[in-house]
Amino acid sequence: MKMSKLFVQTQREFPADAEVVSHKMLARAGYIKKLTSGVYNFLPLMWRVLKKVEDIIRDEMDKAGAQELLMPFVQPKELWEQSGRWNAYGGELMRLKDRHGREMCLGPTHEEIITSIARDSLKSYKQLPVNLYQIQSKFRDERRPRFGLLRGREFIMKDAYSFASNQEDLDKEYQNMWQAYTNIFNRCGLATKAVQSDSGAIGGNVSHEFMVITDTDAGENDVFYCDDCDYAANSNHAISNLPEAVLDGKFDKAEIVDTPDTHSIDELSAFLNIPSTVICKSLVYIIDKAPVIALIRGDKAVEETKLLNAVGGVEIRIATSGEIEEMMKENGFDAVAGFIGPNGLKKYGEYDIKFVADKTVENLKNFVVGINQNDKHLVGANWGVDVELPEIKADIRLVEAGEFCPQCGKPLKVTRGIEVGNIFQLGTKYSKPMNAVYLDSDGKAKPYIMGCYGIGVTRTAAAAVEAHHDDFGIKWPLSIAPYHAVVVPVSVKDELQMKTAEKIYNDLLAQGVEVVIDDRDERPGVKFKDADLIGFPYRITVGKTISEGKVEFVTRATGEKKDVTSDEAVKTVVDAVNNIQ
RNA sequence: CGGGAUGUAGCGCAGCUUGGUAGCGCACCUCGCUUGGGACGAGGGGGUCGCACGUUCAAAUCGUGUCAUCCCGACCA
Repeated sequence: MKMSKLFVQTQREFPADAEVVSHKMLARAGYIKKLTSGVYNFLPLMWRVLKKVEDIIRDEMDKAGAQELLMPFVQPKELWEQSGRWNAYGGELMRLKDRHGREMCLGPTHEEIITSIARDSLKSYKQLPVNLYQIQSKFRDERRPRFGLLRGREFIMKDAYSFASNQEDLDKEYQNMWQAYTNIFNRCGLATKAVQSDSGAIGGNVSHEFMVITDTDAGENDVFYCDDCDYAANSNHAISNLPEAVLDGKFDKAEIVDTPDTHSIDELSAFLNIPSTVICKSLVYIIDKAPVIALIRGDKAVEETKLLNAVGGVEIRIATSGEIEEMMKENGFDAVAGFIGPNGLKKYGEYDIKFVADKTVENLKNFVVGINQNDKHLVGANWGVDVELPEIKADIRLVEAGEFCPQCGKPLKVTRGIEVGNIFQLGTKYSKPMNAVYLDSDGKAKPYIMGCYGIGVTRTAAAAVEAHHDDFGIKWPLSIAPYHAVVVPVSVKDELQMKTAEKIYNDLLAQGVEVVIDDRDERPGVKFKDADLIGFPYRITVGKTISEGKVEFVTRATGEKKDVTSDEAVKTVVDAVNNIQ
């Protein structure tokens, strides 16, 4: 490809609306162009990268025994009602109507469709197990798209679904996919960590996420992990053992005391001169419009996903101060956040108020708790005497670094990660409600035991930029670079330079290398800057040293430069390309 | 959804306070010159200033509304 014809427009500056490195780089280097919030054009360079990621995925999935197909992007409401997710999926599901008023949605994932395909075709246990996958655009109407390709609304995903007749086969396929994923990300030049995670709206029990570890803001997930054993978990799923703490408030009796202006746990703990660990904190949440009050030890924070799971909801948010005010009024109180407690709160609007107790409050004795009166707290409280312990008891606590590994007891560490893939054991979550069954050897109809396995193709490419770049641009791994190499004649008007460059270019082309020749009549600085920004893994510069029979060979990843003969340069690139796994 | 900000050429921005023929840099086209890390000179093309309504002789500029985009927050009680 001639650079003069390559469809790319590099920019002198980073776009003003980009925050993270991958977004800045890809936009400035002419890979992507935003169409609207969270929706991007993949320009020719980007498309080449994405196709390479896809091809690696296809290769490994096919090797692992999965079969590719392609399902529709637009899906009818009926299937989603069968699975129960039309109501359960929440605002991310992009709903629309066709001209007849029939309700449809844009596919955010394809469990419903694949299950309907399977139930029409997979009638016998003899046909199982099966793994089917596709690579396709998905649409999720994210509440706040950001970070360029890392959290877009429309994105490309590989989604695979397995069907088995027993748990053992599902376990095998789960391990099979685990290995395939490890291979895929390695081949894309990404080191990943498999971490336990919440299964969210997809559902199911066992699940792992493949995280690219990064210490930048681009990593949207907190990952807790242990150096001494293999424990690693997303913060939405992590558990830990706590260090010992004071759990007895040592108050002589239960009484209401004045605690003026103690709006925070710190203020309250300082005012009463007690550790925050003997305070029972009450947080008001709205889960699917219904009020839920979470009780947790004063020094700990609530993990919202865990709380959501504890009550079986879909969308969670903290209540506004206005809602708290209303709720207090309805129950005959007048208290603001900071003085809320479980006693006496019954209803809010049409809903009964639910209470959820974190495990950290169960063992508290003579503790401090709000009583829905401003500037007052109840001290010396005990469960069953002064305050009822809620029926729902669950671990809703956010783990913190320094707490102890649940497997081996050593301190946990925390880091940030970009989730590029995930694997779930779904079980019968979809097959049962959708009545997707096969006939087993005993002649009985049974629902499939399913698994699903996703990889964010666009996100994987962006994560590769996050992992491989410098101030000058992208340093693509050779396996997913849009082109392997660029040949740069310093002066296109110098006949010897141009002839040599063209020969190198043609030699590389002949040997299967994807190469660009920068034939533009530009000054060398411009060409070098563009080459670095775009991120060609290898650059062969043909300049003045050609009089000595040498060209300059630059490796983008390492910055290494050396003068070699044309033939040596060609051979180095060809060898490297042939060694791509 | 709550809070904040911004919409002027493909990109980055000025102009708005104080209303009067729409500007700068990059990019693009032509010519010259230059050729190892985003040169230089001369000439040129491209924007109904997000949209609507209003005020006014006159609106990028003032007012109202609306749409869009970005940031922060929504794990504080």
